[in-house]
Amino acid sequence: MPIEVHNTLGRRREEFTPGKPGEVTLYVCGPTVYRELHIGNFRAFVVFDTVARYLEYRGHRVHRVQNFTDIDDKMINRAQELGIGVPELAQRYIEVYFADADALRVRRAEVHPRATEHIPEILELCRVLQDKGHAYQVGGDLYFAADSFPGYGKLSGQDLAQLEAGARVEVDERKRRPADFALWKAQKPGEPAWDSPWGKGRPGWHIECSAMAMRYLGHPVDIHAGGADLIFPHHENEIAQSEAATDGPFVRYWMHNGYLNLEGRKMSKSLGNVLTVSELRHSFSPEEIRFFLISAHYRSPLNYGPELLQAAAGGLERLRTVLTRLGELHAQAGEIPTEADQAFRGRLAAARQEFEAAMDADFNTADALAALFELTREVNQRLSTANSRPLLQEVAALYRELGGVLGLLEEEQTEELDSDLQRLVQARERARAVRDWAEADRIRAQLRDRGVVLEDTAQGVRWKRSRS
RNA sequence: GGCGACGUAGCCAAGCGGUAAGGCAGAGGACUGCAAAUCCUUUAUCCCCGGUUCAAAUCCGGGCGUCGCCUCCA
Repeated sequence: MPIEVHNTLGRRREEFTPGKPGEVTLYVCGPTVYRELHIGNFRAFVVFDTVARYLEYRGHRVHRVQNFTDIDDKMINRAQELGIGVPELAQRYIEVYFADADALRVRRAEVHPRATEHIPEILELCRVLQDKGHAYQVGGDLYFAADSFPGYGKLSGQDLAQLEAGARVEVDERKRRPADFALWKAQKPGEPAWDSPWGKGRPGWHIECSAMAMRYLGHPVDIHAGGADLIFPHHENEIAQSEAATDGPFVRYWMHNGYLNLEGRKMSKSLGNVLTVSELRHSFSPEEIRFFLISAHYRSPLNYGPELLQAAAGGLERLRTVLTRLGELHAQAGEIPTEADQAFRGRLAAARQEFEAAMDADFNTADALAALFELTREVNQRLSTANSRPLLQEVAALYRELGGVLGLLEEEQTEELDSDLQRLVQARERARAVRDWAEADRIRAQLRDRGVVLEDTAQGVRWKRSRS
């Protein structure tokens, strides 16, 4: 079964084939590092991390590049606000980004290029565009002439004429047409700047992604991804400038994720309704956050709410519980394969198949999770110590493997109980052994008050942390 | 004004022409010393109105509603 991808360019689901068999180039538009990101931003990074993981699962080697925009108006303003240099600001928030991304199990890209470290590539691209008549200079600024690129608007479905008719852009006087955009911006007093043929200045926003994507991944890039808010104008402009410069296609598949909404409105820095990962981590684990973020299809809007995260956490808990149970069974099972094993083995293959079918269909993580839940019901229903260790191991390995594709269930939970808590558990066991239920219940309540929930199973007592 | 997305059970959410997955929460039952976990049972005129079709949540047309992009934005 082929993998199918919804390509924003054309708005159709298409069969995915890498330009070079077995190798996939993936460029994800990264953050502007002027402040801490919010979980809406991270939806994109988690989603495309999952995409990359699945492509790898499917046997592709994935070359991932994700940039940092470390120079633009917001960077300059914020640095001034904080009284620090732009490079310091960038460094600070790049570190914050990685801390959050690592926690959410977003794998690092092969390269995380920064705009300021690719000025030569950017200048070269600007020069080519100017030479080919796609750019014009006004003072120290260089603009891309949108109407010089016939395909302008093909990604977003915008029509140049309409764009201008309805433009409520505050028109930059120096631009010939409202849809034109800056490739290079002249330095204003006090701003960081680099030398260029047009005088001292800095790159425009759109050009950096084109320059860095092509620098590291060549062209066309297989997949170029980002949030839906980047479709226009950012990605439209990237296409225009890149294709005008190279006379060839820039990207084969464009992928865009839907927004994360807060109270029905898009979570965004400018609206001020944001929630950061570190804030959310006071109440939920990174794994629960990740589960939540992939619990809907990536192109659908997703609402945030504490109760929604709570529901997601409940679902994840179910998966974690079955893994614990598999471990307990494993400890007591025999080595010899049994008939019960054989009966179940077919189910494993089916679960894998369902999972793959879901992910093949434009990375339907919600459906993929459903496959794991269906497997879980059957495991809980049918697996026992009548199964052999090898089979139980196989089941656990499947959870780890498929969960791993989603960035979940990767690490063991190996937390140990404090020794005094352990003593309480043992004391309760002793009380239970002599059927002193009052004492046992008293201790259980005591543990509950200290955040530990007990479950008495056929395999012995099991404990877990309660959510406070 | 232009472009676009979405509307499925109390909540979340799959579904891409063949008769409604899955999760969370609730109710009942089984298991349990009691719980918890788990299992079983249980809940949908798929926003409305037309149309196409043997057959539509799925396609087409028209409404209504919500949200987004067109300015920095994942």
